[in-house]
Amino acid sequence: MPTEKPWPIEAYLAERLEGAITRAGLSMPDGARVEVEVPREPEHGDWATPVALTLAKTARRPPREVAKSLLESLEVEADVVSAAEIAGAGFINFRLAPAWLAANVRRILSAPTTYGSSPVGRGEKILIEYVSANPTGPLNVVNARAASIGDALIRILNAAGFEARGEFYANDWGLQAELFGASIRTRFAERIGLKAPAIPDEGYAGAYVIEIADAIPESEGREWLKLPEREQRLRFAAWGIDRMLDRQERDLTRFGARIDRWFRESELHRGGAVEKARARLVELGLTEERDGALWFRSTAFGDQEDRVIVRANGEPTYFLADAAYHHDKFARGFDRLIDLLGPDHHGHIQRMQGVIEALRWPRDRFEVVLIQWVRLLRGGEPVKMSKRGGEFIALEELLDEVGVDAARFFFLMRRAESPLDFDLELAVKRSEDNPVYYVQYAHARIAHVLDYARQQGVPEPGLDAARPDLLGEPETLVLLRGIAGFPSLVAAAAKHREPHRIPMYLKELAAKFHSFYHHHRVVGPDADVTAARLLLTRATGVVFHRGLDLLGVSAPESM
RNA sequence: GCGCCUGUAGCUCAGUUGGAUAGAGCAACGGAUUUCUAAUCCGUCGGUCGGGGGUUCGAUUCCCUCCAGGCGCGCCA
Repeated sequence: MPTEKPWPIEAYLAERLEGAITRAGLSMPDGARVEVEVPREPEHGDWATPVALTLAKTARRPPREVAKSLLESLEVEADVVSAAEIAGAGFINFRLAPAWLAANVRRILSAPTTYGSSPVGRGEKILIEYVSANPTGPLNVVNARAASIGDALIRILNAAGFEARGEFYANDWGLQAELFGASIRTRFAERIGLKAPAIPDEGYAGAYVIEIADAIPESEGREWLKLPEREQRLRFAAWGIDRMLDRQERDLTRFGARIDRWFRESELHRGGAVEKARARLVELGLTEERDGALWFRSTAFGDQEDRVIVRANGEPTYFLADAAYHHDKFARGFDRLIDLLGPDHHGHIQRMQGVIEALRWPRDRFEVVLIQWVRLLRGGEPVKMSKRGGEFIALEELLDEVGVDAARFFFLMRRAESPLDFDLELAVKRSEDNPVYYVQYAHARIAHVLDYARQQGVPEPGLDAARPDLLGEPETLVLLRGIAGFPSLVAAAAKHREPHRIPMYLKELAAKFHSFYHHHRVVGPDADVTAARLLLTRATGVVFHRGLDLLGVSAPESM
């Protein structure tokens, strides 16, 4: 029995279709490609192409007639494609041969750690900037969603042949940092019984600020209070920012989010990068002075209004530092930058695109994934979050309540741009309406079946035991096709920067496995059938493992 | 006022650069357990894709307009 079959299958089909197009004397419209995709409806075949509809335009013939010509010229092996037929408006539907599906099982099991990976990214170096919360407070639930999406994106991109890295940009400079410092100073002064200015209106009043102030060694803090006013704020701020960044790093590590580099805004100021960016923009003639401030003419790049880059008091703005930061990222050799931003930052996108173009970097290599808000529910009722006093559910509390797996899976289930309702009760519920457990249970069940087979003394089957003639029941074929679609799914999730496709797929695959399991006993009286089903079960387990890995969710052996 | 996101089944959401009769889970209802994990399976019910117009052989998808919700519009970040 042959162990190798054409792979990946969509590339094979596209190649054969191109051959048929040429032989039939047809030609594709400019810029059009031969699309081969998994149809939504299983009745529409395992793979399908609308290429005849595309060709019909230039051929000036009815799509179904074009499809007929294509089929007449199409050459495919019978043990790869068992059927190719015209359907609907002129679609060509392919049914994969059981021999190919069985070969795919062997392929999965012979390289279990790489199934689903592909080279489509061609080594493109991508930097994902994500979370990037202000180091003036604990990470919140939206940060947690960003952490899930960013980290999953890195994993998915790397699986698809990109070289993706994660970076966290900490705004440890500027007005917010000073306000934070002033707030800590007030709490410290209160603690040692001194009079101090009240916390500024725009300052930080959360309980964590008191904790930070309480940790300052008293003698050291007293020394700081002798410094000039601004020095005081900066000194207390530096202390607090270090504590907050430690805490954020601890939370993100616990959450499993990959941060390859923690980048501090202050590095850019101290190293002269911000000043350099200013000088460069001036040199390019893209700035003007107005009202004592220096403005970047971002309207020349499609922004709605010009933006201040140096304030009248001589201080550079956050925007100028961010411009320097993005310049630095490109200068470090990244081919593409992807920023994950919260919904309150969308006004920032246009000006960033503008300044990137102004600094002579390719504008289309800067992408933004906008992440919408999270609404926390408990048993269907919104969790009240009071802004006063800075009370909110921190990432740490979320993880204490629902755990890493449930949190990540829930954050990754929805498209980033969709506002998310996160039900804390549902996330820990051990029942069928909880998708995390549904998927994890499928993996645990597989592990259990394999374990059971070993206990029964069933010999470890060789790969040749994955015989197509023994894997022909409807539920079995559905499962075989399900695992066959995994590699193209990963590639598509990477291409569209859409991690949510993975949990969606895993939920469907879990349903397919559960159905197979229910209808067909894996360890049964027939040794050959048992061997074939064991291999399919193992291969399915590999796909669950790989898929959950891409989400950073654990694949338990038992539940 | 301007900009961005969202609007799909009772609820929560998918819908692959414009493709097939718009799908899934939950909820509701009815079934399945001498069985490798019932944290499971099988079935039924459920739709003016926010409204209207346009482009197209074809629109949930693209364009225009209106409506509703969220967010932003600072020499804060």
